[in-house]
Amino acid sequence: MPELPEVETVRRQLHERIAGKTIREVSIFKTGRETPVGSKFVQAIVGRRLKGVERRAKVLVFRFDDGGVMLGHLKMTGKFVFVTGSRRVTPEKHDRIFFVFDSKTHLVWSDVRKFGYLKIATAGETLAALSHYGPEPLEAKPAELAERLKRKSSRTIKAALLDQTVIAGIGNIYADEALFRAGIRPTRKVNKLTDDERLLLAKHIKKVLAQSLAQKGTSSNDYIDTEGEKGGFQNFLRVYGREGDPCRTCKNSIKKILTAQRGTHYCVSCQK
DNA sequence: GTAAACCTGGCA
DNA sequence: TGCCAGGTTTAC
Repeated sequence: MPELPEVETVRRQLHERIAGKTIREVSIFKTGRETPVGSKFVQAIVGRRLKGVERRAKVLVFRFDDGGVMLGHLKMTGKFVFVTGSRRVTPEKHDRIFFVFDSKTHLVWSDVRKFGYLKIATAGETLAALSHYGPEPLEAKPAELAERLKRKSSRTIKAALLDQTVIAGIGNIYADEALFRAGIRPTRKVNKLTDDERLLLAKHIKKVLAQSLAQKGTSSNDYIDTEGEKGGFQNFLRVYGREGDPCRTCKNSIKKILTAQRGTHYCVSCQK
């Protein structure tokens, strides 16, 4: 599911509804590979009050009043969804964990592919987990982002964009979309780009992420937010998921290739 | 660098 | 039946 706009949308909604609340009850139905199992996890978080939910890159950081932290990553299909109305008693097929805060706030963690994780982390583990990421693209200046990209000189620009240590939070959708908007082919080597091109790309990275966040993310596959709602940015995609469709600028057919081991969409005539 | 691994479901 | 999927890590 998640790249920066989707994770940030989820973060905002989680923070809005659970900051200041105490976890009263936790039920674990199934666990992913990295999800802590059983009574230990339950004991670790029941009774603790959440101070708030933060985000670094695509990682959700749940901070407790007592200074403790739970880290969460949605990976491909992880979802947090609030259950409204009557409390869900029987887990649905891919539900993993229920968190009960109060009579009106029941939160379900589900994950079809089980790549996602939730884990209690010490201060040291939290620091280690979050320290290697590149700058937050919505906060950094374009010049800084351009400079970061330049450091991966021998790689393709697509691979550099997907590298979370270069810039945090970009994934396959927004890498392709930013490259289209900047008119740059995904297969170009970083060191073959001009300074102007890297700067233009940096500006479009910020722009496309901000536009998507304003739409609460992209639901071209199965992403939904914590209210079970779809995002709206799939209506604004120019290349991602549009293989064979006409380019919105030049009408040529959008191509899909493999770059950096990822499906990569681009327009042959608009991207040089 | 590139491939494979984690896991399940959907679609051609 | 086989291939692909928004992510990331680990191994040749």
